[in-house]
Amino acid sequence: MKHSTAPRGTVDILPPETAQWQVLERLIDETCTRFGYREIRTPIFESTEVFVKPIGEGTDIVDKEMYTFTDRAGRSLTLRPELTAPVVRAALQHNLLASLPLKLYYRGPIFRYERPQKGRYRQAHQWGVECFGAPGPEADVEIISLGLEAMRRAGITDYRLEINSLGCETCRARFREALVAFLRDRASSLSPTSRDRLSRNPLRILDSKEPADHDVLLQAPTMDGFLCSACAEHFAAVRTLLEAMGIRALHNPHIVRGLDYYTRTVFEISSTHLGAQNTVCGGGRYDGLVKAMGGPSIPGVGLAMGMERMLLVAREAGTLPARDGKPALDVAFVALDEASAHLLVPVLNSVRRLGYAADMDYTRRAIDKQLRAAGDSGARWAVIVGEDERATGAATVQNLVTRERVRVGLDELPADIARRLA
RNA sequence: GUGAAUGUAGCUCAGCUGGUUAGAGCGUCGGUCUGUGGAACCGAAGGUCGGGGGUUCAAGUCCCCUCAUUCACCCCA
Repeated sequence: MKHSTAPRGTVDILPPETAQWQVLERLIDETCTRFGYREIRTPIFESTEVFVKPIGEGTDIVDKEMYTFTDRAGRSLTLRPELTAPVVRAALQHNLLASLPLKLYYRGPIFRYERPQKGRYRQAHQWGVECFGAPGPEADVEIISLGLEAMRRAGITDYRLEINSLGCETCRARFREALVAFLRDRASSLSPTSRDRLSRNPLRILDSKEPADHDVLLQAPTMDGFLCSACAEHFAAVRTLLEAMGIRALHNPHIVRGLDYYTRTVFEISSTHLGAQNTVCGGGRYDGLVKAMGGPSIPGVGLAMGMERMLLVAREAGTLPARDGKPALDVAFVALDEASAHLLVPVLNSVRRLGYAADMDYTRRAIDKQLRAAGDSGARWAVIVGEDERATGAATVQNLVTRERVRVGLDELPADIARRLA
């Protein structure tokens, strides 16, 4: 191939498919707005430090997946691998946390240096919401129900919701101690990566999928037994409220999530239609994050959903517009020669300004070819001007469904078209 | 980062153990129909066979390297 190609793990999203993205984006905007969230847009790249501390060293994202580079002034910058940390950074920078609660949503590209695979790309798109200043379980369940509502509106009804509680700083520390103690005795049976994590980030061993680890973990202590009474109460309330909303959630004590900033509630929503990368949505509570990033001690909850994965599932559900559709026109303008085209240009413009979808074939091909294209465009009306029409000063207006033809003076055309389309 | 499979026309794919000039369907464009569409029929354009090197009288086909895609591992959206 002589020309350049899109970099590995990136894709061009082409016209028929972009229509589906637009539908999804609108649906996200509407759903978030209904739940009381307002949109925030942050830069595509941030200072590297914005991600390293909050996400946590020892996590895959920080250790091997970040696109980090140095700019011409020697600053270390990173293409955002997720959006929670940037949102917190922006909220602190602009003092948005001065009036609580603060509810924000976002959508846009993220970047992770990974080996591409179905449902996983180096540039992917996520949308998500963050709710600050709400310590109670109502906020946890609002976030979950928001995510499920967006999925429902995208036509995704086949999913699995799993939740867990990681406890707060104090009870998590006690659990970590117990877990390390347990695993250290069995370190020889653990996989090499898990053995490595034992000292760096032991909780991550819990969601290991290595068969060897799995056997060991069956006997391992779980977080449940270590939750302090406040955390246990919070988790119980979350589950009760979910049940009251008719939302089925499975308690999976092995869910720890890939980022260090989570506390208490964590959850994942997965689809059975995606192969190995089946997590569509992940999120949870991060009561310590704002403070860890240099702000006041303000609790937060949020979620992030992968847009490519949503589309993958939604396409199977058939709830999105067909990918082979062309733009739907109201009127097609057919000019048979240059003079006719020039005559129609202002009329075309007037019709468009009246709010109708109109287009003209500029290729100057034969009338039958133009009408055929007009029919394919879904237009109900065609406006035809050639030598004959120019002689009389009236265009031929043809109903593309009934094939009826009438002559209409050029001056009255815009109003006439508007009446026919009304 | 590891493993496996796959790269031939815009798209979906043929091309048998190497053999002459590279194939089909769909799509595109043109004609039949000189100014009235969707059909049918006829025709055309479009390929350095992903790229580079090697073996051979001869490579789309075999070997090596490389790039990319797909699937899985790891992990995540």
